[in-house]
Amino acid sequence: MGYNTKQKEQITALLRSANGVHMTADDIVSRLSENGISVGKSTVYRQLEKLVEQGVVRRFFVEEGVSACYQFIGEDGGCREHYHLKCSVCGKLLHVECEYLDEVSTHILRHHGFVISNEKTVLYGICENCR
Amino acid sequence: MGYNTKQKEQITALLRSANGVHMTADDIVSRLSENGISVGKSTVYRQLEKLVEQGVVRRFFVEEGVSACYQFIGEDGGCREHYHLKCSVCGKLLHVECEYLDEVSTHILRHHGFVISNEKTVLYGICENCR
DNA sequence: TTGCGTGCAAAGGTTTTGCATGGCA
DNA sequence: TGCCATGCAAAACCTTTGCACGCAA
Repeated sequence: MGYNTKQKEQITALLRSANGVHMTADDIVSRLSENGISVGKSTVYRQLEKLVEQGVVRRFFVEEGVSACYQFIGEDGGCREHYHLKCSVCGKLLHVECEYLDEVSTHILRHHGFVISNEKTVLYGICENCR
Repeated sequence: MGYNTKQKEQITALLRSANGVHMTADDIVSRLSENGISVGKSTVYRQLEKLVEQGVVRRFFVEEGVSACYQFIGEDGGCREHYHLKCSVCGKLLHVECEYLDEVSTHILRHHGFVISNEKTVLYGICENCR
């Protein structure tokens, strides 16, 4: 799985600690820099690429700028099996483990012939706190 | 609502005629060029921006390349009220008018306190034909 | 020591912007 | 005629890549 470097640890730690909120590659560079940790931007992109591949981090296009947003989703990989709700206001990601919603995928398959990918799908809207 | 120019009409007409399939800004320039219509790329971007604002066209980030994809969704605004399924293979967008799925929004509000935005949400997966 | 990871700078793309010109109303 | 739209080129951005050097194992 590659070497363990200071940079890799710091990037992962930052994303993990921001659990529930996304940030851009630039954000990561500045946040680490504020804490006195200097990391090259290409290193950040390269680590993010790996983390996304491993399913630890998820990449979003949240519209705002043009830049991609990255968000920690967990190291266990369970996120392929449930739906995600993302609040357009605060940016938080809610993981929904819900039997009723599991049936939705079945319904869409049976009635609309379409196989949902929970890995790629995000339901956007506004969360309880932001209303 | 601005002037009616030849370019604006051509861009809208092309997107409308490709209903169900998305294209990039570059695609639009080449497709029009093939038909002997020359339109500057910045004009295409500027018109797309307006069309997206008006809700006539939808902007997707389909991951693959880096460039955004644009797709005609209709001039009536009815698309704010139903779910959309987008096939990751062929790129087609399915508009789903379905009572069962309408209930899903209600369920998510009642049980998870979250208001779904059909305007922003897209369910990704694989359609019947592509399986 | 081996070879992956890092950082810098440059390259590669996409999208936006400034400005003079053209065309709709 | 008054103004918005267009086109071109340049600028602004984001992301990727090449290469020499550093560091983990």
